[in-house]
Amino acid sequence: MENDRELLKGSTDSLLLALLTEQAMYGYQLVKELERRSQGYFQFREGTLYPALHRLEKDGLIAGKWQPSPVGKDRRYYAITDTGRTFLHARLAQWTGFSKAVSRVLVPSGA
Amino acid sequence: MENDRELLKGSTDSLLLALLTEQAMYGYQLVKELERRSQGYFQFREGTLYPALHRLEKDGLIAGKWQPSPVGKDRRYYAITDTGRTFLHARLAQWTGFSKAVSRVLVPSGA
DNA sequence: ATACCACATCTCGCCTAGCTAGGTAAGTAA
DNA sequence: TTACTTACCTAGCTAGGCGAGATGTGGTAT
Repeated sequence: MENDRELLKGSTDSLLLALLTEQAMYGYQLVKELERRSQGYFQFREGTLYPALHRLEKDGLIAGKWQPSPVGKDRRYYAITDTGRTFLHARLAQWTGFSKAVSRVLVPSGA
Repeated sequence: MENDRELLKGSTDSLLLALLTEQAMYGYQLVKELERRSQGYFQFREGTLYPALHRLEKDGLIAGKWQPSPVGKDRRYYAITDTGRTFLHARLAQWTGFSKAVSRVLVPSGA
């Protein structure tokens, strides 16, 4: 996750939506959870995360709601929508297809 | 390979370099070979391919050489350099790490 | 009070890189 | 001539990650 800037493009949405299928979360939480699940690999920057969330909300894939926090600033919790779930399923299939195609070229074991 | 525009970012170089480890090839040939190996998945556009090759050459990862063609316009054959091989190895490791991290989040089977 | 840190969100501007849509040009075939 | 395949090139558009900075709350330490 140092130089994967370009690799990450196209997967950000899927990663965020995947986490939100289980429960609504707020931005900061998503970053921490993403880091935990990927065993430290993903460490999203604010400049990546928030614009992405705004994009997803604008496109109707997630819905945000402000909630007070007991420990700091108000949080904006995002929940995935039905459209978001459909979108995610398509993306997962796309990711599978893509990574298989890459593997076929990079590791031509079946040659 | 319709909407994978963003997914492709970060993998283009690896795909091209991987093909060139076996033999020198020219642009048009790389496109066809990539399509064949990925079983039709990758169909690089000229606007993706040529700028990528020029980038790789400028960075010293590949070296180009004009050769006459028996059937059409002259071809520019590219060979991978030692720097290119080293770079590719690093990229392959990066790709493996990245795709595993994505899988861990998208398919949390070991949860 | 002042300083500092963790939490929490936002945005401007930069940069990379894929693609559209055009162009050039050689050879072959109808 | 027209048209298709091979073969290369590029300007301009666009998407999206990220650095850096701003804003604000609340707790703890000095």
